[in-house]
Amino acid sequence: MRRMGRTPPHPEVSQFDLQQVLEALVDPVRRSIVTQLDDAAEDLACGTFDIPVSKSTATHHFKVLREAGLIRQYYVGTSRMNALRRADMDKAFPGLLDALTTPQAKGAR
Amino acid sequence: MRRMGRTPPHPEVSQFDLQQVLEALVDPVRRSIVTQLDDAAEDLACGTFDIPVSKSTATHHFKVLREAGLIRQYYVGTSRMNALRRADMDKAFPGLLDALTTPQAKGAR
DNA sequence: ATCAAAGTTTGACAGCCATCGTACTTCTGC
DNA sequence: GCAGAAGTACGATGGCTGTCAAACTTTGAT
Repeated sequence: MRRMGRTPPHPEVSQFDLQQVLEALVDPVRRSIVTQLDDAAEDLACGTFDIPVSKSTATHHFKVLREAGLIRQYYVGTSRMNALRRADMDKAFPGLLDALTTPQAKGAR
Repeated sequence: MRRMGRTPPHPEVSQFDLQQVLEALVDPVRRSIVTQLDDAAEDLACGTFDIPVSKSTATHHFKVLREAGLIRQYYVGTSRMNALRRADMDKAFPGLLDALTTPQAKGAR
């Protein structure tokens, strides 16, 4: 039995790629995850998000967000916690997350 | 012979849709068009852009950008001119275009 | 009138990606 | 130990979309 990756790989800020970040943010489900994290201002377990997809699809979305550098993931018991890497994103692409977490942007559909 | 649409339809600012704008901006070719327009600070004809696609594909990209509200198009002779709708975009989604026209964002790949 | 320049339109095609179900793993509590 | 909870991994699939070539349209110049 191989061990499950206990701590999945996270990119450094210097490795952030704009194309990859935009591809992550263009999906409505993933953008919803980001805004829910932003609203909560607190780390959230995968299962606590309000998203209209199956668990396996959710796992996929969290992976895309993590690999783009948008969230940091760590285990607490069987729960996988998710933290928004806002400071890191701001360093790499200033203003981008701000523009998408504006009430205006959130309200827009 | 039906007339070619002399002035193609442009959405109003109130109709801008964040999802549509992001889908427009996620394509590298289209984002390149936007940054070239931003750099030029001047309207440019379709043919003057430096993009690695065929003419018909270019037409497609310009259409996507126009329908999202990112550019305004108008004819001058046989040339179709393109103008960045920065003010309109700033009104609808403040900070978004700024974040993508930063030297940091442009340099990133 | 003709011709070339600049785009558009249409149809076809290929690759990607969001989605799901199922089987599996890991941890907690009893 | 065992059951359940919380996710993950793995195919498989369906739809979307970026791409092109070819034929066409409109305009400007000769």
